[in-house]
Amino acid sequence: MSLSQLEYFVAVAEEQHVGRAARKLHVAQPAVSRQIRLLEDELQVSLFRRTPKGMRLSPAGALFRDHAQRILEGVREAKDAMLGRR
Amino acid sequence: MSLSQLEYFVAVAEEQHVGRAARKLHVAQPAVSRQIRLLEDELQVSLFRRTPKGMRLSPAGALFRDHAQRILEGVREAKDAMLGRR
DNA sequence: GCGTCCAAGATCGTTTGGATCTCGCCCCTG
DNA sequence: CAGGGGCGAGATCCAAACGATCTTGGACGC
Repeated sequence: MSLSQLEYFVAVAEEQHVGRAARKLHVAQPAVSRQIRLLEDELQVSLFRRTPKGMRLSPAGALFRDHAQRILEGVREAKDAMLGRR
Repeated sequence: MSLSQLEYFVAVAEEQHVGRAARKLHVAQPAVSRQIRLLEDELQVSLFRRTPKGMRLSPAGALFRDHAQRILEGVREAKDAMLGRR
C-alpha cells in the first residue's frame, strides 16, 4: 500500500469515475485503474462496484474510505507541523 | 513522502542507529540513509542529530515521530479492517 | 592509525506512468 | 428489434522514475 494509492482511491471514491479522478490527479486514467486494482489485490477485497456509468463504493470500500482519509489527513498534519516550524 | 520512509524513520528513531535499523528492516544501510535524507529534504527540517555513535532525534524529529507512528498505526488499522472482513 | 559510523556515487532491477487498443454495456436510431 | 455509436474500465507495451545494493569516501573517537 502506498500513499499515492490512497490518494487515487479517495479521488475515485469522490468522483465515482476513474476518468474524472485521473484528470483531477493529473495522471492518465489507466494509471489510476491499475493502482486501484493493486490496492484491491493487496487488501483482498473489492472496494468498488463497477457500473457502466463509473465506479461506486462497495460497503468495504466505504469503510476503507474513512481509514484512508484519516491517514491522508495525518500526513497533512505531519507535514504542516514540520513546515510550520522551520 | 512515502510509507516506507515513515517506517524507516521510526526504525532509526527507535534504534538510534542506521545500521541496526537497516538490519531490522531487512534492507541495506545506504537505502535507509538515503530515505531519511530525502524525508528531511522534503520536510526541510533536520530530524536527527548525527553523532559518531549513531543518530539521535532532534526536537523536530521527536515531534514528527508521533505523527509518523500515528499514521502507520492508521495504516495497520485500515488493513486489519479490510482483511478481517473478507 | 584502526574501528565504527553515516554519506555519496555508480549500476541495476522493479515499479510506475503514458499512449494505444480492446472489450462490454447502454442507448438510440433506422 | 437488430446494428452502430458513444462512453467507461481494463489489458498491453514501452519509456521513465524510483528504490535497492555494492562499493567507496569521510568524520570522529579510541
